[in-house]
Amino acid sequence: MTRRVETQCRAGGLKMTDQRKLIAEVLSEARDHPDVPELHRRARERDERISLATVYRTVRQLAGAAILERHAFRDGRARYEAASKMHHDHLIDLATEKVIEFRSPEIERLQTDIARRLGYRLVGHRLELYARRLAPRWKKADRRR
Amino acid sequence: MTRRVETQCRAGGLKMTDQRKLIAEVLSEARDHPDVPELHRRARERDERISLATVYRTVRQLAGAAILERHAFRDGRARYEAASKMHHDHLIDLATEKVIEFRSPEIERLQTDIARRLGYRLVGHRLELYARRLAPRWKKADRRR
DNA sequence: ATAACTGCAAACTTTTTGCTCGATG
DNA sequence: CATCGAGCAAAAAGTTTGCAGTTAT
Repeated sequence: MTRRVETQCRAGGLKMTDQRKLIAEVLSEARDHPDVPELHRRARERDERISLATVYRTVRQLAGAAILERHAFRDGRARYEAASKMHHDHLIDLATEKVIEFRSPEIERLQTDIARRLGYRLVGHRLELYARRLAPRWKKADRRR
Repeated sequence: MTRRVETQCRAGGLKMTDQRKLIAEVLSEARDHPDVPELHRRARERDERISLATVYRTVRQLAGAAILERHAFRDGRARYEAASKMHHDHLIDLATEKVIEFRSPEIERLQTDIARRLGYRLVGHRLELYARRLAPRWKKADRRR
């Protein structure tokens, strides 16, 4: 991803600093959707010197340039994700807070229709499903979990 | 709505105080989705003595009891809405921030399917469409708005 | 060279919490 | 009258900003 970030930054007239590379790197390796303080913690593990303010400023800019995506789940904090991956929506496991990504072209088509019917052109959307694991029938051997 | 709140509060073992009535009332009259500080302002117009902490505690409890719905649009703040109305989703006008409510049983059916396919039982969802007004062809007479 | 960026600390906003007193059921 | 809730003020958590010094282009 780092490669792509450099290209896109330059395209947007942004300078490519070590801090930006680092944040992009951390985020491209993240399998979750960290908030800013968490991002800062992870970045600092690799370079002691990065400041929280820089992380805030950087994510704001990179999100503005569509290099990152900003999410806001139920907890209120701003959470970020590398925008590299194909578009997808989220299913949140209510028990574990784990986030599963999925895609539904059918739903997306319906969304476009709805917007148009209301007199709008769809620009973006957010779809989150909140769900609980279906109870599997336990086999005798594996109680717990 | 106030009636229903009283019933539901008692059902949940919650006491029915003036403050809770007031908050429920303010919110049931709101056509938008105010955040907590705004809710506090509106409530205070009617009863000078209600405190911000109380509003925070109350909305948290009433949302827990499914009497209110908590939203988190892109701005990050927690916003609330009376849960009385029929379920609906939101289309946000990117230019004006105005929120339009809509409903799509088709999309909801697809959501249930998706969750089940992933091994989950759907408990709730959130769908927001971000959109811009389609340019209407102006008639000579009505420029502006 | 210079406009953009960083770190630091201070400020701000939103939200939570401890404590004491008051009101509800 | 026991418990739950309210007010107040302090603190926590998340986020933004001013400024002086640093760096990428």
